[in-house]
Amino acid sequence: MASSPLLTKISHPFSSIYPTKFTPFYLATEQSFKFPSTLFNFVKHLSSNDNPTIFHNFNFDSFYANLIDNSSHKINLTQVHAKLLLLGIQQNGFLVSKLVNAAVNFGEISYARKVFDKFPDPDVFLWNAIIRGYSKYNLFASAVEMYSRMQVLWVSPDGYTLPHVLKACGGIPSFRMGQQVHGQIFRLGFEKDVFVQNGVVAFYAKCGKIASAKVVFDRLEIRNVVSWTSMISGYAQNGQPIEALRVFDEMRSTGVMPDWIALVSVIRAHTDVEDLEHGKSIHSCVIKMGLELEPDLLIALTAMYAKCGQVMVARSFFNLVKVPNLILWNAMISGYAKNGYAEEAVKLFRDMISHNIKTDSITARSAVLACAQVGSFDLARWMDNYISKSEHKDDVFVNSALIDMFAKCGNVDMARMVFNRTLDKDVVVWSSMIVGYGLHGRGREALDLYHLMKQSGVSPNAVTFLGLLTACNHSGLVEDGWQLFHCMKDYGIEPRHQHYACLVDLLGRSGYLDQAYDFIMNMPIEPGVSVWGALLSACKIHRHVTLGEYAAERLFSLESYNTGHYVQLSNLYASARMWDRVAKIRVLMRDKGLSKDLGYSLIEINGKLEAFRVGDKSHPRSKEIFEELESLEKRLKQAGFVPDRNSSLHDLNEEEMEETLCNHSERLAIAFGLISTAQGTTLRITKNLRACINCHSATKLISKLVNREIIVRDANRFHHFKDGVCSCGDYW
DNA sequence: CCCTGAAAAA
Repeated sequence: MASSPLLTKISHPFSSIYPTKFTPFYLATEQSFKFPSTLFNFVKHLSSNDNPTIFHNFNFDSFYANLIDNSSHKINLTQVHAKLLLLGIQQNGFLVSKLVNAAVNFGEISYARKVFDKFPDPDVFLWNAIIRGYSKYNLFASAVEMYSRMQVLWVSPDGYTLPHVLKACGGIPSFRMGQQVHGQIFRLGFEKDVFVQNGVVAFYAKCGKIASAKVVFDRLEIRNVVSWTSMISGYAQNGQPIEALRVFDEMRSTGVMPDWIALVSVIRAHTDVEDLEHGKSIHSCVIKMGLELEPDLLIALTAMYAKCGQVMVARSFFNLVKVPNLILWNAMISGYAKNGYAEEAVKLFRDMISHNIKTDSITARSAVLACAQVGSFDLARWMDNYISKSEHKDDVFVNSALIDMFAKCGNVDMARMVFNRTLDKDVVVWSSMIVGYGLHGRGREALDLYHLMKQSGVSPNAVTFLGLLTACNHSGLVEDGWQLFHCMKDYGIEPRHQHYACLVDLLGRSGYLDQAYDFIMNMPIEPGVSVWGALLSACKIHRHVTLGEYAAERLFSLESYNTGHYVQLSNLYASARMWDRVAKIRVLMRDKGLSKDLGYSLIEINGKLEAFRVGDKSHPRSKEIFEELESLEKRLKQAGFVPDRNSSLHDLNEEEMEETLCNHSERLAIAFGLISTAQGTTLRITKNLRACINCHSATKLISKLVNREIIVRDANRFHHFKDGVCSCGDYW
């Protein structure tokens, strides 16, 4: 590169003597610098006035270019910049561009801008450098702004400008602006430039115009790995992971080798479809290519294994990452939360906080989701307290999760408090609250909220209706539920499986089993597990054996290995006292190698969750617990409680019953709760299965006898036992 | 001289 005229003029007086003293430094500029710090001492030397250093045959451009390239910090750049200003050569466009690019690479974008602003008449190189800087750090609006300024000054973009601008347009995303740029690209004749065209493909994909992206892609004569990757990730971003994988195969068949970014994109597609089998083959591909330590691939693999339920494997990748970033933390936390590893998710979240790692709303939301699963009210309060003091307190995503969390932790009134303090209530916030009321059998309040929601101008969506229908169901509001179901079409919402299942439940509750059957037969979509399951449950309650058997058959054909369906059918037989068939089901289950799920109950005492299984004697206070249990049993009998003998076999999914007293896990939890808390304290119990009929009626009576509110979260819903009645109205 | 592309959750 030729020196600028200015530089030539300045370098002229230096061209006589070769300074022996600096020979090694000078030679170093010709090669690559290994010791930048020595160099900077040299620069300081150059700058001091009392030491007019004179060089022979010195090329300033390459000397400073090397200096910038080997700078390891912003401070170094500042020194170089100062030197350039001192020498009066700050108008050397080549060196200033280099300086700006170097500053950008250090993430010093505002410094880069300062250097840029000092330059009076930027050329295309300098414009590219600053636009690249803004684009690289996702400051898309600034990138676009600089681009338009550049055009006002009649500087024509080149093949390097356009990809950055396109990235910015896709990042905002601004379809209109990107289209204008595309028009320019056409006018300027960049249709053969693969870099520019790749940018166009990615831009359309980011704007959701995957068809346009494909048109551009198909017209490309030369496609490199980036072109392919842009298409693959484009499909993945637009919810078409299968298509993404197809494009990947096509790429392989045309002999293009994937690089690590292509692999990241393809892993993301596998993550979306939760296809671990094929995902593993990509994993082996990663290993074959020797890329298994690439940090971003480790992140992608962590996310994939985490989302597919292999949290242990995911964790091993997580541990391999030297410098974990937010995305990695989020992938791991959400993976734990999603797969039921709630404690691990919460622990990791707390790790983040204690290590002062910045969280975002996704981290917070995942952690809240995990708390909802744990079901601990104390933990829920801790989380709420943390969020309300954090920057996420006004985030609607986080707040809707908090509402859901409190509802699931048994305190719908706290959920309402979060709801009330959420300023911008979107449909998700309203729906979460409605679902919460529904879970707790507070159907009236759910309906009231629905009317408020409509008044405030928020339109309901499918989830809102699901919550409403569930609420009607759990509160026995049959008429309202029926009407709401028919309201859905007014909002243009197609009922899904869950909505139909609610209606079947609703009809079943009132004993309209034949109508429920007709309703199923007239469904416009194929009835699935939830619908048949609802019918079977209704048949169990109303002891309709033939219809129940039919429903069970459908269920077995849909999910032949789901234990729950066999248990439900067996319960139906038991309720109809058909013991031989109950026995048959047991044999059938044994032959299929199915065993019933083990029942357990959790109770939280002083912030600590205590778990009980049936007849559990492992607790340190076991003796006291059983004494309390015995005394409870005595008081129940005195109050006239007669256990249903049939129901001792009624629920196969319940733990076996012992001769003398019921020791089901929730009774143990209740007994422990009674002896561990002060008079009148509400007991909160979580159970993994549905409540058994005996325990349900016993708990009702216990709530009256000991004058306590007992809240039980079973597999499906909440039961609030108080003064001898349950909020579920004995239908669950 | 400058070089594109992706990644978390409802």
